[in-house]
Amino acid sequence: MLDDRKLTVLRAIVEDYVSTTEPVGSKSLVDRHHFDVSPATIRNDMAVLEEQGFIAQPHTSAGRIPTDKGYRLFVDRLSSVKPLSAAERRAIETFLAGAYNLDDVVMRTVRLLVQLTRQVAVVQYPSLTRSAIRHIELVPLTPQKLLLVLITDTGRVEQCTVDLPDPWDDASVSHVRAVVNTCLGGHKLSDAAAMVSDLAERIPAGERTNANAVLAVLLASLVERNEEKIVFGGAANLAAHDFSKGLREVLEALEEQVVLMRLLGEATEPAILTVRIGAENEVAGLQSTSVVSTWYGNADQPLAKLGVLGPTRMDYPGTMGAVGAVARYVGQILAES
Amino acid sequence: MLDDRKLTVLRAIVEDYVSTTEPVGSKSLVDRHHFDVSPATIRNDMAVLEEQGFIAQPHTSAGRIPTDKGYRLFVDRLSSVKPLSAAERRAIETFLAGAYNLDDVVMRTVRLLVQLTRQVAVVQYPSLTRSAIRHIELVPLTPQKLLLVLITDTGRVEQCTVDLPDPWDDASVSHVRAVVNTCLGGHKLSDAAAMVSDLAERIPAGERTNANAVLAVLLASLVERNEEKIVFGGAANLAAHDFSKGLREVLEALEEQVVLMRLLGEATEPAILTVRIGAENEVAGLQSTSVVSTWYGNADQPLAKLGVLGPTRMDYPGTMGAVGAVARYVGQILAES
DNA sequence: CTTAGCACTCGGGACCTATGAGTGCCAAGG
DNA sequence: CCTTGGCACTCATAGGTCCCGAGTGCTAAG
Repeated sequence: MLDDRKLTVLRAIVEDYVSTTEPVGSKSLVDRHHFDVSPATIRNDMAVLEEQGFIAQPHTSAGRIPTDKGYRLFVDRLSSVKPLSAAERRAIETFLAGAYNLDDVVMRTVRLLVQLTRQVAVVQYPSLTRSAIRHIELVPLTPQKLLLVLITDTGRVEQCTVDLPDPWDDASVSHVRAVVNTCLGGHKLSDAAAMVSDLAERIPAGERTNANAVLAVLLASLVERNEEKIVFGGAANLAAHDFSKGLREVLEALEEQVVLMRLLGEATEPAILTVRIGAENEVAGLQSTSVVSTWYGNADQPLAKLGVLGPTRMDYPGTMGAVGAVARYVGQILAES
Repeated sequence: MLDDRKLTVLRAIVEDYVSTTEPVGSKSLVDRHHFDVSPATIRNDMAVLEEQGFIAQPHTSAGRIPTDKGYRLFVDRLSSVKPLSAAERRAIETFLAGAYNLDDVVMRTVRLLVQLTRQVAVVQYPSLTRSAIRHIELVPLTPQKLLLVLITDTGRVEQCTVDLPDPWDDASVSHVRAVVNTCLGGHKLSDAAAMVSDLAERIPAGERTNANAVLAVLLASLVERNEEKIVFGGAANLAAHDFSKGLREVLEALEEQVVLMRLLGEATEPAILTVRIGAENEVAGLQSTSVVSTWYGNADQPLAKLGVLGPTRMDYPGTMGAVGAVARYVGQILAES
């Protein structure tokens, strides 16, 4: 029902609309792409495409613009991810290699994506629960208060102050620190919570109240509270496009951590690019935007997600290329440290 | 040359314009504020105010709007900081008290300012150089690579990975860690750099290459690189106002760390609110905005700055009240931990 | 199925006008 | 000298009209 030419027409409409921002008509279509048929023929095709819901006209006497469904077909069947140029790949590599800690890696990743796509970039920190404990440090602040610092193998460093039920001397702290590190070190944080109960036996009764109770609670709450660490950048790029819903709504959505998380979407297969187009996006207020996201991390161990948000009228092949490439390089960089 | 009534007129113009966003004319002025003179008299006053550059008319047959100079006079002489309501103060206190680490305090502070002022909030992390070292942790990653974690008395935790010239065993690491902490602990970071040279003598020759060289370099670079940690929030509030220069420019400026730093301005006396109005702002692209900023921290020891950015047409008394109050409470919270 | 021809639609720009808020100025009054 | 009512003037804005042209759908012929 959709022959080859109709698909080609749809592709042409999407490409033209994305680059010009203006509804595209049958005439300009045959001009720019060398179709060897007349505008009238194209019009017939367009009528069919419209009937099927792939394109629409803003008003009667205007050209056509793609619908969400049209973009969907375009992404699924009519386009291929555009690989980055060699120069761009080199730029990514060197820029990321300059990072000296995780915060810096994440920040640079955001910048990279913003630069490459000229849109809004969203990057999630490596999941805590999926990470393994590299080291736990306890720093006494006062006799009844200490600072817990958690360091994971993915480079995340999280901190939390703890109020102790009983006063504690330095020796006890050192002892508990040693026990905690030998027992929990190297284990995934998701397993650690369960192991805390075993830990109690290895700690003398005098220290148990503090150590056991407090640490168990703290590890859990620290992990839960920080699981969803996520940042974005490139908001200025939103101002360039005009959103029907007003960009205030979009900006508000972006400033909500929870919304950002949902934006990157539920689990999909790692190493696959996910594209959400317009209304496919469940987040209210972002239904005139599209999101291209993917996992990053080693092939065997996905760490977290990153993505790009822009108007539905975006350069999908280019954006997908950039997101894919950046995710790959970030994975490499983190694997090395 | 500016008698009392003229000043009152200016104040009324500022207040009306801020609340209505529309040029204010002589008639509406006498209506809303009960002047006991006629519009004509006010017109005369306005002519004088305009001649002196405190107000201007967008076009011939429109009312007047304040100029930067007009706002300046208003802030300096015609208004007083509006104290927050008891409810607001309580809200601030409880919201900030819920924070469990420095990142959380800063994040909540941003949110608070955004909520209270409905504008853009900018908060700087406590200065590293001004802070004292509470603990330094060295975590071996590989024999030739380790993670340096720096914890300050202001609650900042900074990390950095280090490549070592020679391989290192755990014992050496522990030893150096102990030495470093006893020597540097409690000292200001600004002094620490200088003390690193003395440190060398206490470390056996075998470990010196690694310890001395690497630590010295690292402390310095870590401090320098992270000195300017600063975040902002509330960009969505910019969309509500319309900036002559387009808000794209403003958003772009906000995403630059360097610009954010300059925004909070050079050193002024602690505990004093600084107000920069329109063109007083040196940052290009932000000359149609005003910034209200101040130091936070204990009275004796300023930690860093925070502030609010909005259109020149902002509620100065209210904004100043909010900024001042939040700064005070943040200082308290940080002093307690 | 393709194509040329043709009538039709309708958004947007150009142009005009009416409206009215707001002004500056002046002359008279306190 | 300050204040005030009166008055002519200005000009941005909103609404109305007109026209143009890009783009369409339909039809009939190739």
